[in-house]
Amino acid sequence: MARAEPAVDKRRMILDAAVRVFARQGFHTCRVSDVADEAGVAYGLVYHYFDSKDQILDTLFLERWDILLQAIQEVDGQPLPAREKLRAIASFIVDSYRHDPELMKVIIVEVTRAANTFGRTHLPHIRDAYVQIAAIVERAQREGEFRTDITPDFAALAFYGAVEQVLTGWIFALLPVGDGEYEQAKTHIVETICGGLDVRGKAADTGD
Amino acid sequence: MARAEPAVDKRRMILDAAVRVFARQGFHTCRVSDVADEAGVAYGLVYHYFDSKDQILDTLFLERWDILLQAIQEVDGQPLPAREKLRAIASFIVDSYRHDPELMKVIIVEVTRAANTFGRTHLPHIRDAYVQIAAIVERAQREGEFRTDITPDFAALAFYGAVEQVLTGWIFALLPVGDGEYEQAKTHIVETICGGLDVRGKAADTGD
Amino acid sequence: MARAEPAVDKRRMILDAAVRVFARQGFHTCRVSDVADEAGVAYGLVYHYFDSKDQILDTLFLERWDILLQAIQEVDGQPLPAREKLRAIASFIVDSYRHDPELMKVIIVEVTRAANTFGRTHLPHIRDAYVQIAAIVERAQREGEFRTDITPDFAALAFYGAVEQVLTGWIFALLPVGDGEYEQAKTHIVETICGGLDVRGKAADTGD
Amino acid sequence: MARAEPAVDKRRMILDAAVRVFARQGFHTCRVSDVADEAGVAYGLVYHYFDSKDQILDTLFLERWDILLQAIQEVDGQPLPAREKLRAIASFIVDSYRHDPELMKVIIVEVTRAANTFGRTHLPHIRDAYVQIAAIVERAQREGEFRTDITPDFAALAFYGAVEQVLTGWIFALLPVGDGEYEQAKTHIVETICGGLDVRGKAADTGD
DNA sequence: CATGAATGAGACTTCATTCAT
DNA sequence: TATGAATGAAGTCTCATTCAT
Repeated sequence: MARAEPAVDKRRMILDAAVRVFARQGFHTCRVSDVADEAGVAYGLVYHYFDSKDQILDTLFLERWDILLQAIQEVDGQPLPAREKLRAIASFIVDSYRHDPELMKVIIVEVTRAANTFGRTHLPHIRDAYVQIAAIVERAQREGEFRTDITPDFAALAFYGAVEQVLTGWIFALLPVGDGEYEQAKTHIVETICGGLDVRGKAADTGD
Repeated sequence: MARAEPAVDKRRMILDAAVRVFARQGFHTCRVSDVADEAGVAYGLVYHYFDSKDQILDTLFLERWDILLQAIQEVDGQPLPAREKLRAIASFIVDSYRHDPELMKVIIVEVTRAANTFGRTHLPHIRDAYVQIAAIVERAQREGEFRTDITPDFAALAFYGAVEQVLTGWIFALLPVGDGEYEQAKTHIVETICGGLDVRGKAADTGD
Repeated sequence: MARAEPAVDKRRMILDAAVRVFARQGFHTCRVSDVADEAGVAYGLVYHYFDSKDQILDTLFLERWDILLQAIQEVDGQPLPAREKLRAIASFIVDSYRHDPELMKVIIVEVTRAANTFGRTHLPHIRDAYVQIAAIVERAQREGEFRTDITPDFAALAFYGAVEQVLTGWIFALLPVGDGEYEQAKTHIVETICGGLDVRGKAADTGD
Repeated sequence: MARAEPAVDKRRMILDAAVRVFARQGFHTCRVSDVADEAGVAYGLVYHYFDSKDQILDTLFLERWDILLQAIQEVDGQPLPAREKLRAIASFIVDSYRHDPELMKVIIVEVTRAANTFGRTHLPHIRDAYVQIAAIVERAQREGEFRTDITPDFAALAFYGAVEQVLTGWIFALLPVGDGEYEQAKTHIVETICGGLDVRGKAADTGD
C-alpha cells in the first residue's frame, strides 16, 4: 500500500512562505532563516527540499510561468480573433495578479524584471512567451486582421511590456487597485495595443 | 568663482568607470574595488567622492533622468500633435540608448526595472515621467486627438512600458540591434500605441 | 545460543560500504548518507547500528588492528630469528594490503597517519604494535642477533615507518603496484632495516 | 622614495599565529577566527592576505618544504659519502623540528601525513624530496658504496619513512624529547638505514 | 587629494544526529 | 528493524565602509 500523503506538505509550506517573504522583503534582502521562520520549519529543512535559496525562486517562477505558457497555448488553439486572444492572455495575467498578487509580484519584480540576475537564467522561458504571442500576431497579419507594417516580434514586446507595466503600476501603487480597475485594465490594454490611442481607433460602440 | 578644473576629473572617471562595471557585472554583483580598478584610482578615493556604493548609482540615475524629464518638458512645450510629441519622447530615449547603451542599461536594469530596490527610492522621479506623459495624453484627449475611454495614466504606462520593453529587448539580445532597428523602433512604438495593431489603425500612407 | 543470522547482515553491509566510501572520498569528505547510499540502506539505519560516524571508523580500525596485533604476537611466539619475525610481520601487513587495499588505505590514511584526529584516540592501540615489535628487537639484542647501540623503541619506529611509507607509496601511486612488487617489498624492507644499505649489509647469497 | 617597511608585518603575524593554532587545535578543528584572534588582527584581514583558510596552510608548507628541498640539493652537491649525505639530511630535518616543533608538526601532521587531503595537492612537491634522495642512493650504488639489490626509490621511501616516523614519535610523545634524543636520533636513523640492525652492521668504532 | 590596509557584521550552506512512524 | 524527514549548530567567505598615513 502506498504511503499516505503527509498531513502537511512541508515543501509546499516552504514555497508558500517564500512567496510571502520574497514579496515583503525582496529576494536579496531576506534571509533563508526568514523563510524558514515564516514557514514554521527548521532552518535545515529548507535545504532538505531545495539546493539553494536561488532554487526556491526558480521553482516558484517555473511553476507559474509554465502555467502561463500553457494558458497562452490554449488560447492560441481556440478559433478566436487575435484581438480576443490577446484579451484572453491579458485577462489571464491580470487575474493571476488578482488571485495571488504576492506571487505575481515576486515573479515580475524578482525574475522577469530582474533580467540581469534571475531573468538571465530564465530568459529562454520568458522569451517563449514573447514567441507565442508573436505567433498570434503573425497569423493575424496573414489573415488580414492586423496591419503588417509592425513586426510580430515588436508587437509582442509592446503588448507584454504594457501588461507588465500595468502590473508594476499596481505593485508599486502607481495605479489604483480594485476589481473595477482589474477589469478596466484588461480592456484598456487591448484597446490601446490593438485599437491605438488615436480617436479613429475607438470603435463606435466600444466605450466602457 | 568656478573652482579650477583639475587636469583629470577623478570624480567623473569614477562615474564613467561605474557605468562600465555596473553594465558588465551588474550593480549587486560588482564590488566597489572593481569600480576603483576600472577607473584606475585607489580604493579609498571612491569614498572621498561618494558616500556609498548606492550613491554612485543614484548619481548616475539622477543625472540622466533629469535630462530625460527636461527633454519631455521641452517636447511638451512645443506646438505639436500628441502623436508627434510621443514620437519625440520615444526618439529621445532610443537615441539615448544608441548614444550610450551601457548607461541606459544601468538605468533601466538597475533602477527603473528594479523597483524593489533602487526604483523604490527613485519612484517619485520615475513617476514624474509618467505624469508628464499622462499630461500630454490628457491634453490630446481634451483637444480631440486621442480617444477618451482610456485613462491618461494608463496610456502613459502603456507607452512607457512599450518603450522600456523594447530597450530591454536590445539589452538582452531579444531584439536585433542596428541603426535601422533604432529608427524602425521609434516608428513602431508610436504606430502601435497611437495607431494600434488593427488594420484600420494603419494610415494609408504610413508604411515603414 | 547464537542469535540467528539474518538473511543479510545489514551491519556488515554498512561496514563494507563504509570502507569503499572512506577509501574513495576520505572520511572527512564523505557524508553519512554516502555510506548509507553505498550500502543500499536507509539513512537512519546507520544510526541504528552505530552511535556515530566516528564509531564506524573506530570499528573498522579496531577489527583490523586487533588481527594485526594477534598476528605479531603469534609471530613472536615462534622460534625464529628476529629477522624472520620482522619479515613475517612485514609480510602480513603487505598481504593485508594486497588482499584488501581499500581497507588498509582507510586504516593508514584515516587512522594511523591521522594521529591528530583518529590516531589520537587509538594511539594506545597503535603503540601496542610498536611495543611488540620493540620487544622482538630487544630480545634479539639480548641474544646477540641485533646490535645494541640502537634502542629497541627506535628500531621499532624505523621498521614500522618503512612499512607504512611503502604502503603509502602504493596508495598514492608513488610506487608501482603488482604481485612482484609486493613480494619484492617484503624482502626490501627487511634487507634495508636489518641488513642496511651499505654494501657490507648485503649477504653474499641474498640477491633478489 | 620607496615606502618604508611597515613596523609590523601583519601577513607574517597571521602566518605565525596560524602555526601555533594549527599545531594546537589541528587545521580542521580550528576556525579562521581563532587564527585572527591569535594574531591579534581583525577577522577580515586574514582574507585580505589569503584567499582561503587552505591557502594559509599551503603557504606555510611551501615556504618550509622549499627550504628542505634546497637543503637536500646543497647536501647532494657536496663531495661526501652517501651515508654522510643522508646523515646531513636527517640532521637538517631533525634540527628543523628542534628549532620550530610547531611548524614541523603542522607540516607533517596536516600535510605530508595527510596525503588524502592536503598532501594530495602537494604530492608532487613531497615526491620531489623522495626523488632527490633516491638520486643520492642511486649514485652511491653506482660508486659501490651502497648495495644494488634495493631499488633507490624504495630506499628513499624507507629512509624518509624512518625520519618522519621518528618526528611523529616526538610529536605524539611516543618517544622522549630532548637535545640528547635529537642527536641520538640522527645517528640512529643513519645507522639503521645504512648499517642495518644486524650485528654485522655495527662498525667496530661506531658506538654512540 | 590620495592610498590601501584594516575592520567586522552578516549570510549561505553543510551535515551529523535525532525521532516519529 | 527500518525509514527518511526534521533539526540547528557551526564555520567559511564576502565586501561595504573606515581610517591612519
